[in-house]
Amino acid sequence: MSLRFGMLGLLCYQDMSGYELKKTFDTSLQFMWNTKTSQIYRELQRMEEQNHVTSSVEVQDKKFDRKVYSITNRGRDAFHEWVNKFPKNLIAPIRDEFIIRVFFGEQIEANNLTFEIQRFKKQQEEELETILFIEKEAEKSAVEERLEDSLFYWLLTIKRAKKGIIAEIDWANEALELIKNKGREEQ
Amino acid sequence: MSLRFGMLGLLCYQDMSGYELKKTFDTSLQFMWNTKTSQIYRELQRMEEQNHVTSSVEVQDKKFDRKVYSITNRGRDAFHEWVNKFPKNLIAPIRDEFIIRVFFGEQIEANNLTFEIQRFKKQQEEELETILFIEKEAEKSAVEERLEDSLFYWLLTIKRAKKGIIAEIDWANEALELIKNKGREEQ
DNA sequence: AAGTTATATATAACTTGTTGAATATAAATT
DNA sequence: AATTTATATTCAACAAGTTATATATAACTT
Repeated sequence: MSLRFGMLGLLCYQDMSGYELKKTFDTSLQFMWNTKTSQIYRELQRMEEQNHVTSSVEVQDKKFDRKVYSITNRGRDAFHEWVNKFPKNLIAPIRDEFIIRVFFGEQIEANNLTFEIQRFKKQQEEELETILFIEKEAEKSAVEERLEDSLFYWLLTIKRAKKGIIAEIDWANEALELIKNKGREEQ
Repeated sequence: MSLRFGMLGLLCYQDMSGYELKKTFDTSLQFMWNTKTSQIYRELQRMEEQNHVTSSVEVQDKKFDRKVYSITNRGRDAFHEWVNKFPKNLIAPIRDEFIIRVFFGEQIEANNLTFEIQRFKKQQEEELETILFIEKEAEKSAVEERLEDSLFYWLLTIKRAKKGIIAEIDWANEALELIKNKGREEQ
């Protein structure tokens, strides 16, 4: 259900098509909820069936028609209820196939693990750059669209994402060091 | 597929029933891959169909029969291939409904957000205790079952989990402070 | 003695998420 | 001029994950 409410939350800011919703997801909720475009479209259909949103087709000359979705009062109520009612367990379920492989590390060929942890570290560093970019964008759009009240909360979530990534990079450095020393001892 | 390979990895250590597999998951892979018992049983069926495991029913007097699964050579090969072939993208997808709510924080009633972040912090602190317990258990069973080679990698993943949790607690403290100050300014 | 909780096993129904493909235009590149 | 890439929309098939339920014994609590 969280996908639905993430979408409803974004539709509170403004009306959007499925495509725009996906793009907005990618520059805001991306680091708290992953989703594929196909899932967005399917969910929009269901949301329309359940009157959480309405759609209107906007005819554009030469281009595709845009199907633009608006949140309904019913949708707003449902969102408001959801956002105020937190689940019992606040720790997010984890599904991380990288670290499972590390767990079974004695079955990984010697240099392969080092190589993959280095790659992991690089990807986390890139992710940090992405977050920094998103932070700037958030600040810009808060001013442009008069969403200064929202910005405070956006920045809270960005701060958390940053800390998480820094912890990953920190771990990767320590892990690489430990593996190097282990190799040395075993000579 | 990662669930399957997590299960195969554990079955490399020893034969187990579905119930035991779930319990082992909960004290080892729990903080990298969540799963429900029902999923374990269904996956075992499929794994048997595809000859990654075989089962034999162990009759016990008075108690339920135990259906004990063993990894096959085919299963071992499949696992070995999987554990050595890392995915292109090493960053795990995230699905965290707690932090989405924080993102839309201006729609949360005043004291509710503070209350929920405090609850989040407490749950993370408990999770840290759990990890510490798992760490001790890992060290114990490594000695008892002569899995000292594995222990090194287990501890790597535990180290990572710890760092992640500490980052969460750290964020929660900062967030609570920021929210307190924000409230003060707005008076 | 009765009720509850933990252990132990498993299936069915449902919901959610992923993969891959189909369709079509505009803009950029070779 | 032809090809590729980006924009834009959607659906069908499949895989994975969740919820609810059923069964049964042992151990513990009231």
